[in-house]
Parts: sequence; structure tokens; C-alpha cells
Amino acid sequence: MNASGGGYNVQPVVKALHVLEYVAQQGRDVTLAETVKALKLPKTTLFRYLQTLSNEGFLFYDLPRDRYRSGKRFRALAQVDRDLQNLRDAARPEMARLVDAFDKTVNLGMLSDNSVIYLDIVERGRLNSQARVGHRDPVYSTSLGKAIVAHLPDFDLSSISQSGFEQRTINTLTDMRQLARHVDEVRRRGYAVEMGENEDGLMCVGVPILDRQGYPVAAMSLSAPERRMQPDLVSRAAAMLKEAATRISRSLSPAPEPSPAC
Amino acid sequence: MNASGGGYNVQPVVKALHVLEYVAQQGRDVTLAETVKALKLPKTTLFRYLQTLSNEGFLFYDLPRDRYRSGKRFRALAQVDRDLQNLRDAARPEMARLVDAFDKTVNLGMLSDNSVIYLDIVERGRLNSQARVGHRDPVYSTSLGKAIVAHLPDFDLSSISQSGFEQRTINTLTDMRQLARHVDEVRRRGYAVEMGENEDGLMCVGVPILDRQGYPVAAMSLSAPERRMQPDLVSRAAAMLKEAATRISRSLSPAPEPSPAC
DNA sequence: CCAATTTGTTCCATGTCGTGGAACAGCGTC
DNA sequence: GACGCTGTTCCACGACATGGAACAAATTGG
Repeated sequence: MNASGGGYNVQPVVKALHVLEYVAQQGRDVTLAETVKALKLPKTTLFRYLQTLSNEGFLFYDLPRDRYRSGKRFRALAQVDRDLQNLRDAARPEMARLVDAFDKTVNLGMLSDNSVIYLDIVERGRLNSQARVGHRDPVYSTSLGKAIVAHLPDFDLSSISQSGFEQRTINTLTDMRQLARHVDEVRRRGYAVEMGENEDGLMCVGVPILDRQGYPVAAMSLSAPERRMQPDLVSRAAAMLKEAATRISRSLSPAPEPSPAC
Repeated sequence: MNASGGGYNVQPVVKALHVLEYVAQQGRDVTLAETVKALKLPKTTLFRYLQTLSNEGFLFYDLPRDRYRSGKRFRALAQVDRDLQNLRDAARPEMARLVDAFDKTVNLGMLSDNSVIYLDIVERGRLNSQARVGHRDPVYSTSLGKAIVAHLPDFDLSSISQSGFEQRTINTLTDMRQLARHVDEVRRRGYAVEMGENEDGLMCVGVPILDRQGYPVAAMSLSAPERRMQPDLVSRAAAMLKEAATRISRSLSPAPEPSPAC
């Protein structure tokens, strides 16, 4: 956008957002007629907007009472947004502490579309990490991916293999059975190790970040050049990562109790 | 809506909602190109949607990095919706307890547009209350309104008088100075009493519901026929209302700490 | 009990304005 | 310096959002 704001706006979108805002702000169920009076838009137009927003789940249409309220898709989206914000805010200081302690790069990532997506990266000095926020890596070649996947309650390896295995390096695990054994070990141990499987000469130690229900919503990893990795560093890093992950978990939003009808 | 879902949907709205959802779900800042790849919509169209959503504040446009993330208006709306939901959920059982204890009608209301709007009403047996959820009453003629207004930090009586005073009953306070004195008393006492000022023969005792910052976000009142109101009932009701309000306050969402840049 | 009002819904002709391809511009990369 | 990949502007086309009007159904009031 060249100059902010000046440009052209899509009118139906603008109006629909106003409708959504109005309904959600009322804190009660509203009728079409009320909305007409409040927003001063033609009845037919508002009718279609309310219908569209309801069909999309951003509003909920209470058929018997013929009223509208905010919908579950809107709520869910707000929740996801909030949770992700919380996660990054809570993780940031912990990541900084880890960087201070080990002088290595620390990554925050989550599962998205059968791959790992980087949510945040903290490192000492200038950027020398290969990963960038927003980039993606395979689940099976990163400690982040393995740490998450190992703690999924209903984990199914085949869901990953669907998108096929890419032999990123000589060390990348592409054999299904070998991978399954590896993941089992991660689950028992509580942390994942990856040795040059995603990128030559680079290794990672990763731990899951569990929400209040114990679901692995994200993972955090410490990555370093393989050759600089002393034998005992892995276990020390894993221990500190685990502690940090536990603290992050505690500051995530608590379990939402489901409200009656929506 | 006759049959649910079947009808006609406004396409620009549907598409824009998908865009909003996509951006908010990523948990990171996205570019136009990414969005094009993910949603498979024409670049020009998406450009306009992102622009529109940003101008409306539902997305935030990070100019220097040329990326989009969820915006403050979206966050604020989600927060309001969440808070109102919490308020009603938290108030409901307390209102039920009060109804059990006094066998009178209990109202929950908040300020909206210079008037009091009823968020919830609980009463024994069939509806015999005059107020309905969603209806409005003047601030100055209800205990709900007076309870809230008396606890506003920057209260200005003139903001109410702008819309003019309506003499609802013979008892309605329409004199500015008299009203000011009345509100002062409410503030000192911690609860509001209204005697047939809104409706003949009907009286109310109201207390504010404060959020974590001490701001009166709503009020709760107990209303009964004036003649049935024993002298000591007012103080007993006020005490129990106050306790209930305190409990509700405690279950409201805690103060959100402002996050850096948005 | 019927008239009157208010509500939600459907219909349809109108022309606005959303649309998207193409061309442009501004960068970083090989 | 040529290329690819961004974001942005331009523009002609016609799909489709639009909103008035008519309808229907529920609610009110006399």
C-alpha cells in the first residue's frame, strides 16, 4: 500500500464488518429491524448481510426466536488469534533466556498444513539462522515437528507421509518404521533430537509446548552447528527447554468451559 | 430466514471473511503473495480485500515490512464479545440465587447509547416484569443506571441530560441538582435505590458490577412492587446484591496487559 | 374479531461497482 | 544487466449487489 488509507474500499465488506461489529457489541440477540434502525441501511441489504454472516458462521441465527448473535466461527477465530498472541508473548522472554544461556538460536514453531511453521526465532546478534519466521519445514526432519507429533494423542504417521518424504539431507529419516521408532523414543524421553536431518551440519533439540489440556500446540527448539555440540549439551539444553516449556504452558489461557447453546 | 442456509450469499463478504480468517489463523504476519497462494483468489481482488480490512482496522497493515496481521478493532470486538459472554455466564447463577432468596425479579443491565439496556432478566415463574431483555430505559430513572453512573470515574451528568429528561412517573427525578445529590449518595452508599421513578408502583435496588480495574461495566438490580417492600428489605437486598456483584467481578476476565506494537 | 402496524422474506429491474487480466514499478537475486 | 517476484495502478466489462416494492406472517391495538 503506497499511502495508508487513501485507497479504494470494497463497500460490501465495509458494511458487513459494521453489521458484525454491531451484533457482537450488543451482548444480546438482535433482530433485523433493530439492526436496520441502528445502522440505517436498507432492510433488504441488511437481511442479506445477516444471512451471509450467519451462513459463514460469524453470526449465529437463532431460528425459533428469529434473532442473531455472534457465532462460533467468530469466537473460534478470536480464540485462536488470542492464543497465538499469548503463546508468542509468553515464549519470547523464555526464548531470550535460552539464547543467553547457550548462545544458540532458539525457534518457536507449530504444526500447520502437515508441516512445521516458524512462529518466532530468537538469536544472538545478526541473523545467521537458515529458518525465517513464516517459513515451513517438514515435520519429520525437524525437532520441532517431532516433538509436537510425538505428543499428539491421536497421532497417525500416515497423515504426514501423504505429502511424501523429501530427502533433505543424507540423514533425513524417510523410512516409515525407522521414523515410528524414533518418534516413540521422543515420546518416552520428552524431547526430540535432530542431527543434520533438515540441514547439513545443523542439529536441533526440541520440546513440545502443551496447553492446559496437555495438547501440544507448539514446540520450541535450540539449534546449533553439529560440530560445536558437546555431548552433554543436548541433555542440558533439553532440561532447560523443558522447564521453559512448562512455564510457557502455565501462562497459556486456561481451558474454556463450553457455554450452553451457541 | 425461512430455511437455514439455502439462501443467497453476498460474495464479497464471504471472500473477505475467508481472508480475515486466514490472516488471523496464521499467527504471524503474512504477505499478499502468500495469501494469493493460500486462498487461490486473484491478486488484485485480495489486494483490495486486505486493504479494506486494514482500513477498517480488522487487520493491521505493517507498512515498513509490508505485511498484514490481525488488527486492533478485531481484537477489541472479540474482547467485548468475550467479556459480555463472561458477564452473563457469571451473573446468571448469582441472579438465580437472588431470585430464590427474595422471590423478586432480578435484572442485569449495562450502559449503551446514553441509556440502560437490559442484558438479562431472571424472575420466578412466568414473566410479569415490564422490562424485557434488549429493551432500554433512561439512566436517571433506573437503579441500574444510577448504580453505574455513580461509579464512573469521569462521570459527567450533562452527558445524560443531552438527550433530555423524560418524566416517566410523578417520582422521576428531572432536576439536575437533585439528581446530582442523589447520585452522590449512591456513590457513598455503594448501592442505588429507585422508588417508582421509572414505573408507578415499582421499586428497585441496584448495585454496580465492577471489572478488575474497578470500572462499572454493568449493574444488577432487584425490583419489586413498592407496597410489598418492607423497610428492612432494601438494606438486606443491597447487602446480598453487593456480595453477588463482588463474586461476579472476580470471575470477569483479568486486566489485559497491552502488547507492544499492533 | 378485524384493522392496522410491524416484522421477515421474496422478487426483479437497474446500473453501480466489484472484478481480474494486463501492464507497470520497485526490489532483491542469480 | 536480465530475470523473477513482489506490490500497485489502470481500465473495460458485465456479473451481481442493490434497494424499492410487493408479499406474507406475526403482533398489536381498538
